[in-house]
Amino acid sequence: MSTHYPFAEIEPRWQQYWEAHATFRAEDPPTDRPKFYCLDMYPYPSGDGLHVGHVEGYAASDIVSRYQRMRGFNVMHPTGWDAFGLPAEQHAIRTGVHPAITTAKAITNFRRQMKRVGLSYDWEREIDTTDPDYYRWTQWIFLKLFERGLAEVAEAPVNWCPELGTVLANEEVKDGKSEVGGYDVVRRPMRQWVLKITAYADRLLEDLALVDWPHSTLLMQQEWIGRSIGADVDFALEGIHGNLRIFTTRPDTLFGATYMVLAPEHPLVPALTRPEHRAEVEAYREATARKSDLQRAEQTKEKTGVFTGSHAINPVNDERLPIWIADYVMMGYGTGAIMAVPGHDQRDWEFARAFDLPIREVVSGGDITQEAYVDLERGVAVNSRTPDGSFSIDGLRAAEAIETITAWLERLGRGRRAVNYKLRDWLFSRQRYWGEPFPILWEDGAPVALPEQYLPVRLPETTEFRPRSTGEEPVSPLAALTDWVNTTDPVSGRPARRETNTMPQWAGSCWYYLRFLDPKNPRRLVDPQRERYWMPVDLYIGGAEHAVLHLLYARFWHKVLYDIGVASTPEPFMKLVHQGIILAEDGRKMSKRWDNVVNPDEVIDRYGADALRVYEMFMGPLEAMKPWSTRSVEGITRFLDRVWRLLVDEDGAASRALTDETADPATERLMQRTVKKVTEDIEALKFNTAIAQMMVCVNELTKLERRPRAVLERLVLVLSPFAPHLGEELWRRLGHAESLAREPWPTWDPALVVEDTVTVAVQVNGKLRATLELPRDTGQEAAREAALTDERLRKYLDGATLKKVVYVPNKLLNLVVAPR
RNA sequence: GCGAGAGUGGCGGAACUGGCAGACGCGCCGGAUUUAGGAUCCGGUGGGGAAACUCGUGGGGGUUCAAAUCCCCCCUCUCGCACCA
Repeated sequence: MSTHYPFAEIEPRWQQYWEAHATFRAEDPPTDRPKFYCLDMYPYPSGDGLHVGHVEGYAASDIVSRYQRMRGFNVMHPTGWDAFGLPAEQHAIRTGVHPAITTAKAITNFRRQMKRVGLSYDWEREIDTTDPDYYRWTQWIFLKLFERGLAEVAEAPVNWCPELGTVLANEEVKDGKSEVGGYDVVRRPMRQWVLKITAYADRLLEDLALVDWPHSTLLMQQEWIGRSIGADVDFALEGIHGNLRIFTTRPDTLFGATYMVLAPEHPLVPALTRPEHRAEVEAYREATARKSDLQRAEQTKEKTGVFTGSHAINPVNDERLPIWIADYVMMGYGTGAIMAVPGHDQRDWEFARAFDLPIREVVSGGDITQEAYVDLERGVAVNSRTPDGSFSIDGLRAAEAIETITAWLERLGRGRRAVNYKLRDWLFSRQRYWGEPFPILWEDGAPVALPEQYLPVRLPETTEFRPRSTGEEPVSPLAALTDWVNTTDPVSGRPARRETNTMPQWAGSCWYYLRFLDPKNPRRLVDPQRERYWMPVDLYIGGAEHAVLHLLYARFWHKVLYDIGVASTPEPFMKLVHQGIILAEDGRKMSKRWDNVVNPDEVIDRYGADALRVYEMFMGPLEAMKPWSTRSVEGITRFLDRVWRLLVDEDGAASRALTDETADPATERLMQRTVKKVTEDIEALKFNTAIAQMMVCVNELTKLERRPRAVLERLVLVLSPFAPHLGEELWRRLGHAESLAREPWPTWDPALVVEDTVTVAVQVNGKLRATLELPRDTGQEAAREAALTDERLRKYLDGATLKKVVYVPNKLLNLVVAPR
């Protein structure tokens, strides 16, 4: 039989208590209490149920929430469901079951599981992105974007996934495959809704300075935005009218241009292609168009391209430069055309080598017969003067040369300073059923916004969820619902057709953190007083897989909401932490395929929710990837059992060792140190070492014959955020009628945490030879005397001369002696 | 290829601004109690060595009285980007 404490009885009982007493209800303003907004990335309610990886992040934020409540903060700790998405839709396509049904079932299961873990959410604020009362505000934000010209229909090269029958955002494509499903993705020009996130590129980049986020995530966002500063330069074209505009970050190398390259898709290509090259150029363009991004990327080693037969004129020296097309230049960046400077750009160098084009040195310092020389710090411009000698940058270093030549181009009207971004506008429409409909009507080929009072535009019922796209034409499943599609403009009374695309998965999660603050408001997205009180989110915990996608999109929407006065802070999430991935016991990723997935329900059945929480927090640093170990869960139950037995005897009665006497100084000091360590570690999210300290404390307390109540109470309080059910139960058994959820967090006295005597390591020539017990803050003289008279050190010191003494008070004494 | 992070006992992991390497837990070894234990309690547990000692934080150099920690070179792993002009 088991000797575990009765978690199976305790845990549901306290969960009911919390629910019945609305223990974790957040208090909306007006209030004088300081707030703390602690947010989890809310889950997608998949049919697989909660994963131990969810529990890791949720337990961490729950510990912080419970801790902050005890410190007197008014804590906002909500959750909900990011419920639009592909898995439910794919399931619907396979089975014919409506995604709303699948989703409702999954939500019921998730909610049950999350309550079972004992998470201190304010469940009255639960939201569901598929609820029309929620998505009417998602649509409302879209209307604001549309009004401000930030949402438009554009003909643009898009990522088309024939298998999924839908287009995808750049961020949803990995290595030329769809992130969901791993299907081939090809680039094609199509008319689709795009959101002009590029208009916010600068602010998205610069405001990263305002947030406390992981270094790697900041870098990923910076790289994704990818700002480059340089110049646009116009090259005249020989034989045809107009200019060829290029972007370069190295205008100082303009004298080194020996050819030009256009992306194969560049609109000037047909006009520039001479008849004798037409066949070759057409063949190359078609071959490029057929390639997926993956195939195009695979061929990074070998440069390919064809000559168009035309020439451009270099504005700085009137040289004739042959114009090529090559797929190493992309239409999506800059102007889709470059000047090639093979001496100082490795890609151009490789292309020039492959096609025997001239390589010219205009920056000295390298050996351009071996590779392109690109050193911006040391290189000095050479061979860079106009034929008539009126202008030269020879002798200048890159920074100065760039500045000088850009100013000169501006005066000539042949170029100007320019900034480019890797960030593309956000492709926002999907040919899917299970998403938010657009609040848009089409009349005479133009999109018309539905006025606000006609929201929400409800997702219509259907039984056919499959995209109706042919290989060529993307068609949403909604297009088949002609009764829904054909409608009347409520303003003009004219016939209109509804937009049949839906919004992408990310839309609902771009602003959900605002709706928690006022989840039932029928008139506003969020009440301004509430928004000003609660925002920004103080701590946001979630997976690193959202480092660019969700976190960039949400920041973009937030800034738009800030601009229209709905949000009061420039950034939504002040501190961000990613929990690490939990691997299976075998060291692989948990996967149904390997049959190594740990189910939280089973762990709770066997060991209890508190054991699951404490174990996951004890595994290692929150942000680290770490393997599951069921043995170690058992170790945690041993620890929790020991805590239980500190207070409860085997017969279930209060421990007979309990005493109201004051603690002896050593026990009091131990408790003081434990409170200090646990407090500081929770603040730093170092839960593993906080738990280790509590284990040390419990191990010591176990040895005592008399256990002072005043010490045990503090132990229960500091343990309670980690193991809340056990905490509440023991608090009750210590004679308290109320929940400990708002009991003041224990404090410590800095004077009481220090020991009277300290162990000082004594080294001789840097090697540890002994340790000395010395009174705290012993001076160097006294410490040295103690060492010199110590028997253990005699043999190292006898006959040697003391050359130097290094003393770190209360830590270490190093005696440096000369050899005998 | 570029960028970021990380390599510490049999395992997960500790170690403040350089200052006793291995906290805490798992596992293992021994003991106590027990009809028994896969329960509980006590003790031990980096390697070598009988010991004195000695070697040890991916590898190799260096700085320092003192290096897991700082510097240089190299190796491995994880993540991100992947012709961005």
